Amino acid sequence: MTVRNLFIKHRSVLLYGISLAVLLFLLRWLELRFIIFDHALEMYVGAIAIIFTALGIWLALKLTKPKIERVVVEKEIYIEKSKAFVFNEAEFTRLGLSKRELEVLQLMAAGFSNAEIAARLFVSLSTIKTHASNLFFKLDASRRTQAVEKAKSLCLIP
Amino acid sequence: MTVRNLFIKHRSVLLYGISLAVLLFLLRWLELRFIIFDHALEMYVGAIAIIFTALGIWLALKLTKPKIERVVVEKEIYIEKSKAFVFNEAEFTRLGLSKRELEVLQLMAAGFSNAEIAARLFVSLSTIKTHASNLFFKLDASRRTQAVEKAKSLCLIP
DNA sequence: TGCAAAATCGCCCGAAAGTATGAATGGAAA
DNA sequence: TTTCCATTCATACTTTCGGGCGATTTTGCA
Repeated sequence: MTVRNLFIKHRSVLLYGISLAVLLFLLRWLELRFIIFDHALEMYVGAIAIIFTALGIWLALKLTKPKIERVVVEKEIYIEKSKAFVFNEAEFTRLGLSKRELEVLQLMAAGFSNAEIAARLFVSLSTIKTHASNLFFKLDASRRTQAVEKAKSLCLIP
Repeated sequence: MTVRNLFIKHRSVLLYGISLAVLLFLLRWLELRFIIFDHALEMYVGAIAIIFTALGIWLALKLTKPKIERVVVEKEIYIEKSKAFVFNEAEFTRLGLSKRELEVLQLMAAGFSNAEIAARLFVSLSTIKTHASNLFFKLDASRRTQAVEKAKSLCLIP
């Protein structure tokens, strides 16, 4: 560490020391110069007190870490209910649904069209239509929205 | 404001003043008592300087206002569909949906066809189609299942 | 190995859904 | 009063859905 670094690091302390020295010198000079005044000492001491109080305040502000008061602000975040979905296996088997049909049902509920479902499952549109038809029959529905509603109420899809 | 309150409010200043007075008195006494010592004045002044520096530091630490740092804590709120449904009015107005459109949306979600919805609301099929079209545009959906999904995730319908 | 169930695909047709465009009405706000 | 907007309705057209029917291929299990 260089002298310059040392100076920078302890600049406050150095300044403090220098101020002290200068003030003592000044005081001595004043003592010789104006010793004739009444109550001169009290004035000196008062001045010293004020100056060093200011110095102390300056030092404290300079050297202490800034006080930080943490204010905790709560921000509400709404999260979908999906945390606890229990698949109704009994209903699934009772209705005689197949795995593929359930897949189609899930994608249906997600809002995909038959063509999109076909593309997603790498099968033809005809296949999806067949699955959908069987699904509607098994769920006793005549529309996909109805099928989705029933499936949700039966806990077959979240 | 009572005297007591005044005292509490300016306690620091009062203490400071009292300290000053006491120290001046002490100094006077010391001056009379140990005037014989060489360099006594320098010692006094040094003591005063140290004490008042300490006082300044104490004052600074006592009187500085702490910086306020806001910490945002995200509070997760899980919404369970089965329990209480809270209608998201903010989203409703943000999307610019009308009351009638919401009605149509609800019936759509319930699995009704356009014709059924028209009959239920005592309007023509054309009207329902118009509402549905506007609904899809506002919800950025191209199918009723998609619209229903979005509406559910936005808490517009249970 | 053979069979039933599941999964795949195709075609046809009508119904429903969705798009586009235009327009009338009535109530509320500016 | 005028303007804006929700609501209503209509027509014409395209796309998607759903039902019906038949067919072949896979697959899991007995």
